[in-house]
Amino acid sequence: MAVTVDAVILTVRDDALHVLLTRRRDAPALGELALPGVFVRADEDLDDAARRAVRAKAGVDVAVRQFRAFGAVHRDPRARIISIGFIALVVADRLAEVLDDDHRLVPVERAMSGGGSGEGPALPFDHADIIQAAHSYLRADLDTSAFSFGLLPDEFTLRELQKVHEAVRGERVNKPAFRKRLLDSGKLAGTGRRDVGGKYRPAELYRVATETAA
Amino acid sequence: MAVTVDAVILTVRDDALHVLLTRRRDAPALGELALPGVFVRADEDLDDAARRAVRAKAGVDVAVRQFRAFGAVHRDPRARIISIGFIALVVADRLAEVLDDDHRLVPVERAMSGGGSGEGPALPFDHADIIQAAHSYLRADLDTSAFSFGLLPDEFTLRELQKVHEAVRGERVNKPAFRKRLLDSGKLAGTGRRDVGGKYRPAELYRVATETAA
DNA sequence: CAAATAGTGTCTCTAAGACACTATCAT
DNA sequence: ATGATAGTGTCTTAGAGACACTATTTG
Repeated sequence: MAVTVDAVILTVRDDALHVLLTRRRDAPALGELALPGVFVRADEDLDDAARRAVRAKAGVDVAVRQFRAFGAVHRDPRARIISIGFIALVVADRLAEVLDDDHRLVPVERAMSGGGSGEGPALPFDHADIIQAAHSYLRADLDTSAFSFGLLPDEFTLRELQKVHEAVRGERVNKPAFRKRLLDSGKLAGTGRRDVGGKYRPAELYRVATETAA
Repeated sequence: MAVTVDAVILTVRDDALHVLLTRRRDAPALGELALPGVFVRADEDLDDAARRAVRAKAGVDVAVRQFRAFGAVHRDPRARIISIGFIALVVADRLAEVLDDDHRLVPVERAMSGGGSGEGPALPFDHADIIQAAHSYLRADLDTSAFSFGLLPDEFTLRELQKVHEAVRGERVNKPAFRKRLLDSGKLAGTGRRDVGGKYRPAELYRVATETAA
């Protein structure tokens, strides 16, 4: 009975949620795109194993979040392998460097239904189910914790935050209501600074509030 | 690397959420109250293992719901054991028959903080954490699925349903709002019948709506 | 009729969606 | 000044909480 962790590394690119798939270097499904995963070592916590997988495949060291275990008897043809699913959120820019033919960003919509590239074959194992469960978890978690801020850089504008919410939820969000809700939630702390790169009126930059006020 | 499932068997008794703890028959923590659990067999799905554990310890065959995996390296002193946590919901009456000195119902509040009986020692392993996570999961799930109806018999009154919600959430619920919300949700189907046992005005009996209307 | 619970009407308040407006900055 | 985006005010609507009321059944 072996235990692995599978990492669902998510990012927002072109206003759509994408998942990082990597080409398998081992049988089965050798050469196919799949979720990166590692076997859990005997002296390693599950979270540490997930972070190790993310570091190895995406080159970043970020917080991870467990969302479910997958253990159907025949999910892996080799042997009985139980996998714990983890989500890792990364800013798209930080992922761009590692992308190549073996490391591809695929829209979650496509990954869940069809295959990894184009309308190709479906993902191996139960990876499509795992991605679907991860997406569902993240959508529910958007408003209940601060984990989802991992999809943004340290400082961000409210517009960018709204875009992230829209990408994860898959639908438009009402601007005034969104701004009021987030600003009143106490999760955001305004830096004095403004967004410099824009071509028009610069937006206020915010960061995640440090847990201070009581 | 071994994999177990731990079952958090919950029920509502005396308007409070209780968890079923069983006296361990093996080392370590032999003789102490703990969550019932079993090792996952090689040819057995995780859900099936959880149902097997519930059937063995509570004598009932009910739906189970996975909520999280627990895999800290030293959570079990014997060896590296990863446990998948499952919730099972049972009507208190059906549990009454199996209760004895080795099968005790303990309020979740007490089980999470102190020990299994009285203000006794803490639960072994990370079982207090597991119960806390289960409680948290169920509270969040109350309004999003129909799973929580497992805490009630097939037919129930709105008053009983409200009591269940109050027990899980740990706080009073507004009656008119609760009734309107639940009746409008389409999750309930009114049977023509009334509650017979009561001493005063009999209440309408409802059951979970079968997924028909589209 | 008295008691006790079942079920509802009303008022208020909060939050969200729709829409349009004002504010600000780059060019 | 123009254009495009940042940010806000207002109106409406939906839903929850508070409170009190009516309705129904048993004894």
